[in-house]
Amino acid sequence: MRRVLKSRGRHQAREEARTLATRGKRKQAAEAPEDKGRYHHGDLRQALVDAAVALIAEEGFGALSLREVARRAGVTHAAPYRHFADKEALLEAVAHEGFRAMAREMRERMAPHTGPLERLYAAGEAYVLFAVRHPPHFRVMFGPHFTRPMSPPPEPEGEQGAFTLLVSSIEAGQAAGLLRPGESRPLTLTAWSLVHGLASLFVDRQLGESPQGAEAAEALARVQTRLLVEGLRPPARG
Amino acid sequence: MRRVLKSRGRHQAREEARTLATRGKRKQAAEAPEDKGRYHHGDLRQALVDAAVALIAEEGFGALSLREVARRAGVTHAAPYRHFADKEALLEAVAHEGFRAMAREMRERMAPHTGPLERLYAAGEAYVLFAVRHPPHFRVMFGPHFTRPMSPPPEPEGEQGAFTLLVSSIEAGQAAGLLRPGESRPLTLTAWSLVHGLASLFVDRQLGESPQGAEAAEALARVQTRLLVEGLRPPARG
DNA sequence: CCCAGAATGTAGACACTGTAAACATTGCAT
DNA sequence: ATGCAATGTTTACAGTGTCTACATTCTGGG
Repeated sequence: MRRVLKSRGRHQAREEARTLATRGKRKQAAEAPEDKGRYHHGDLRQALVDAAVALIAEEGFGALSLREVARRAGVTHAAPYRHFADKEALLEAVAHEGFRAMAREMRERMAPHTGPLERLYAAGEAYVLFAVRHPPHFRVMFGPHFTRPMSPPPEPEGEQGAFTLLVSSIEAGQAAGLLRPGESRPLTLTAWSLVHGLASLFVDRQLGESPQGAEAAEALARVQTRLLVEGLRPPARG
Repeated sequence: MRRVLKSRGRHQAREEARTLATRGKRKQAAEAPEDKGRYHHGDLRQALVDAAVALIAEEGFGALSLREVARRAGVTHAAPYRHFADKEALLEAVAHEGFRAMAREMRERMAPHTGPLERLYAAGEAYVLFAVRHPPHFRVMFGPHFTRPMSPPPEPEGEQGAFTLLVSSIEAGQAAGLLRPGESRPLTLTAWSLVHGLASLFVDRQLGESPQGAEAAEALARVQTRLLVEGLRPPARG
């Protein structure tokens, strides 16, 4: 009977907002209102992902440590290793969540539209807006933090990923004769580069002079996607 | 007389290639062929920058530690603090070196051309090529590793920086009637986003299918800058 | 219902990191 | 020559990623 009554004051940092992905539809696990110090967390895995995102958002990337993440989730420093092999594995989970959420937001913004060009506008704007609204996810998704190659994000049930959405938008535009014909890949790469570059510049605060709010970003994204599509039109000049 | 003869075997890791920036024109400091264990390094500051870049290139960003950098430069782990207040300050030096080098490479590639469009092509291609050829610098320049805002890169002697080069190229094109008129900033942002996005996608290995070599990158950059300029032409359709 | 094993969380340890303070060595200007 | 400023070294400390051994809880088959 070594060390009986000890450390009774843990588990106070539970309860986090379900920010992204899997919105609301966690199994059954969480949140009986009394957080009485139960040994098992319920859904520690997701709690760690959420804590990591929050930590990056609040303190920046340099402050991201597994131990602090564990602290915020209300568990000891070794507990994360029951769910992630690695610090990098945790980041991979964040990235996957980001990829799923980005594709979802793109689909949602595209859904109301039927015209190929309007759908392409929507896709591009959603791409940029996702980055602006979720910088930690975007940074993890595309940042330099992975040594081993990241496993591909799981796309559940035939839902199209972000890149696939762009490609099919472009090809639809070509099929309708609204974009210049030929190989779709160069055009896709142009579109992808444009929105990715704009998003990156926003997230990395390189747009010092320009206003920084999300609504300003939306306006800029709108202008830029219009300019882009203008450039991808069939060269009907005479 | 505490600890007299000790640690005679340091200073074996001297001599590094002068990779970027300040090419060759270091004061007088370095490289008397005998590296006999002199106490003072000669140009430790630059050696640390070089070592950091090499380390990132070889082992990835996660492996970057001040202590390993110091080890590679052949000094003890505290020596860097005589030259940099911080780990972040060292990274800032890397970024500055990168900004200077990128602007230089852009200027060099633009120099042979006089036509505004050709100069714009050259600027864009050089931007992408810099990223492909110097991924560590590019990552540090635009990565998420700075908590405090980075001090602006020093632009010696009226030399134009990378962004300034882009802006003036665009405005020259407008003045010549080769690009659509009006506010130059949206067009500049389009161009910048395009090349920055392409560069980022390359550096972060998101272009899995496409070939990865530097020559492939050059070809892609060429195609994309042509497409871009095509899109920025005056809308003379009719 | 019970209880054995599987899941999950904890405690402790180790090597490594960033950073600071005190000290040692060297170069330079007077 | 000498004293000071610049530069490099030692030592120390808290925080980190990860491993191993241990404790607690959950779950399903008798």
